[in-house]
Amino acid sequence: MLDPKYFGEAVGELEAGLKRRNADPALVSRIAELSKSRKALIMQGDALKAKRNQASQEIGALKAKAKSDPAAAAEAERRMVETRAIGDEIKAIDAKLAEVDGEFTNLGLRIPNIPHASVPNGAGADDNVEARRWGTPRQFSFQPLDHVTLGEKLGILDFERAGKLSGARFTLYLGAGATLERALIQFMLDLHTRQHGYREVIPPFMVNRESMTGTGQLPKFEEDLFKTGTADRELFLIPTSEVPLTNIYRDEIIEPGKLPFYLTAYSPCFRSEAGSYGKDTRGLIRQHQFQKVELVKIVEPERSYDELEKMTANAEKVLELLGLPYRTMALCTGDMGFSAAKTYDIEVWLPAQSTYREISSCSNCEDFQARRAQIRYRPEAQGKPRLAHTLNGSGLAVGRTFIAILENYQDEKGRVEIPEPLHRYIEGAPGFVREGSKIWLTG
RNA sequence: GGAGAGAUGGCAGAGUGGUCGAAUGCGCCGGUUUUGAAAACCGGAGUGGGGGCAACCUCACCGGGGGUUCGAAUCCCUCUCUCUCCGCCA
Repeated sequence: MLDPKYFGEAVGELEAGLKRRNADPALVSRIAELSKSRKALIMQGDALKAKRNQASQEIGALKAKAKSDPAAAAEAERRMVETRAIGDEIKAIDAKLAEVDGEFTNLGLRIPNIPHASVPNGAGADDNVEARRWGTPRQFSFQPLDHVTLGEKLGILDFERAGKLSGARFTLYLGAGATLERALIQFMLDLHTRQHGYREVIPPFMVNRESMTGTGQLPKFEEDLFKTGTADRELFLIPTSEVPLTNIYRDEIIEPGKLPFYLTAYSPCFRSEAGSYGKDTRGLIRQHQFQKVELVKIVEPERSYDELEKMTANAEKVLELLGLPYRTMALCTGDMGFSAAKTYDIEVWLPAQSTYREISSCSNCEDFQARRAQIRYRPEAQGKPRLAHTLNGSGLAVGRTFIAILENYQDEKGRVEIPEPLHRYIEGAPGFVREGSKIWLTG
């Protein structure tokens, strides 16, 4: 949710921002109109309520006097009848206001964040701007296999039986595959908690509608979510642990000196992938359920852009330690997510496709989520509460990291070398073979 | 799944339908006193919306939503959450 000033005096900025994003500018005039009539109704209603409050008070005084004074009793009676009419008027205005306010809120919740000034203009992924690049893609002396072929040959991935269990876009990790996935999770969490200062959290994997609204998945993107719960209870499976982590502080005022919060969590993520039929249907790239280690920061506004750079570096560090080449893209206005004011995507090199693929997305949402979720902090002991800034980033998508390791570290025999930082997590596990200082995944 | 109890300001905890936005205690902030501190005493402190250049005015908020009433923290309905006991369970 944007600052209400964008629906009133700063409506021009909103219009410009939405235009940059290629969003529907028709929204702007509608919300501005609603904002205006909302304020008018509030003024009318409040004036009447003030009148009624005063009358009620006077009636109270008259009633107190009425015991000894019959004239006061009659006067009270007369005033009550009179005031009842004000009540009817208030009721009518409140009903109108509820209608206008409902539409105002509903529309307001569907308007995306305004891009930061530093975000390049563009229509889609092709207009993203490369910020930096790390590592050199390996030269293969043989034709590298893709992770599907490799994984099935090694017996560590089974897409067919997963289909039997749950349908398309699900995967079974088996044996050394499951161990490698788990090792990656452990490695990422250890790095972020021990080196980067994040606090580890295991959040609920199902959340309520308020939480989904707080981070911006609802109301606009309900079809992207898996809904669950019971007949009398609605819950959603989280599409990312950004949702529970950011919502931890929903409706709270954080006391002075507590910020910043750095949080990290491993969680499965569930996405319906509606609208992506036929896209990335092969392999692990786009699944209904995948594993992710998430980074979330809640910070003071002045620091949020520095924190975004640091968070992006924290995610990049994972790839550097694993020796996986990547490039970091500053997303253009047309490719950014709903809640973000600025986003970096980190893309890892996948040799089988000779391409960089997204493995992390790090965003500063500024106060967009904080306003929806009412995440505030008190700058100093007696100070007024302010909205915090929230950031989130993948640190990293585990399944895609798994793909990158398989594809980048394969040899001509179809084995996969395990990068050194993972050794301590898989040492001695079945399906791995030590050879000098190297460990190979052999299935 | 069954039975019961509860939800009030940072915390604890009062509150016959009528100056209750809310007593009191603790905590917090400012001051007096003190060499300094503590204690004591005095004073101040909620959040959001709307109007106003401002001082300030006004509305709403006692778990959420709805209702009764001239008037609701207080009465009614409903939902959510918490706690206790029984049952079941990783």
